[in-house]
Amino acid sequence: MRSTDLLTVGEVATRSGFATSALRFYERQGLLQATRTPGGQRRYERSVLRRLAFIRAARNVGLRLDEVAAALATLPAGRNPTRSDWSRLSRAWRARLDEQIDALTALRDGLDSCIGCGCLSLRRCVLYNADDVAAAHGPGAVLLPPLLRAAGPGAT
Amino acid sequence: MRSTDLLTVGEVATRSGFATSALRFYERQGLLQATRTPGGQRRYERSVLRRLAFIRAARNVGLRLDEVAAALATLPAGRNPTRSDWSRLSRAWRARLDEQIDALTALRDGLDSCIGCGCLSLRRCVLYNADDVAAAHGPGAVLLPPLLRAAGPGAT
DNA sequence: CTGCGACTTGAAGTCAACTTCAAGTCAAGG
DNA sequence: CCTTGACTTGAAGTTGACTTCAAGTCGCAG
Repeated sequence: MRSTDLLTVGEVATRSGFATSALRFYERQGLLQATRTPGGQRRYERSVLRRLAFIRAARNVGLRLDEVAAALATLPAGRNPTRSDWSRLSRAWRARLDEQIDALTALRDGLDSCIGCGCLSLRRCVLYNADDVAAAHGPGAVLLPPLLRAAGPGAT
Repeated sequence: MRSTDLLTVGEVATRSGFATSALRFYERQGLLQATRTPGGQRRYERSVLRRLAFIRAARNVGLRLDEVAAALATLPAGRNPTRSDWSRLSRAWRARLDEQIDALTALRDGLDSCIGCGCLSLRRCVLYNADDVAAAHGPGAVLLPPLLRAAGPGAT
């Protein structure tokens, strides 16, 4: 363990579960910042770990990186975010998750009623028309997260 | 309306809600077949509409195209698939949907307990460690569909 | 037979979120 | 000082599911 309280990319990668390439990528996308050593290497403050936890959680909920960036941009400048700052940001996710769960549940229930008949009717089948559930929230609404991401400390 | 019972790409596109470019793409991927006119234009049998309904439903459930192709490959050759053929194929989706719903529900419940504290602890937060839910089914398991797809007849 | 919309092709482009690569530089324990 | 592993960069590659493009051909109502 090194003496300062600044972390190297490798350390941040290990502790956050993100690959170093992802950390560099996030930096280019404006989600992270790092100071540099005289030799040009990145040094991160400990607070990036919380920030990365937020990013992963947001990704798990299905936000795209640009949405995460937008959310992070609303954090107060100058001071480190407080618990209530993070809480405020994540509060909106509840509704998003509820929507996603509702959509999937409707899909499953529709499937239950379809399984017996194998109909897959173009006009009536709930499976086919799953977008009816989605359409409720307007065009462009992201309804389902791509994939629950792995990683986190110890999970390589 | 044309006289034969074969459909043009445009007609299939309109009736299925897939773009003609998607239909061509599916054909290249081996998901669809079409006969040709002497002039080289595609003509589809009506049964492709059901096949396309299956494809859309499968995509809604979160299957990738190669999985869909694999499923379609198990249909009996020579005859048109029956209702029970389709039913057999879609039966497995139930478990997949249940998993997805369980994962999302765990995520939401974790969120509920996190919102008050804004903790986002790297080691303890359920939001952060959502992969614990996912990990239950082994590496590579696809847990959440990308996005409920729009379209279907009448929906542009 | 003409006009024009629908059709054909392969190649290349798009998007998201990263990863991989090559070729070299830095940091620090011994 | 030396070695070695960690770090640096921009560019290009990856995956999945398509879409877009350019340039030309087909089919059919009138």
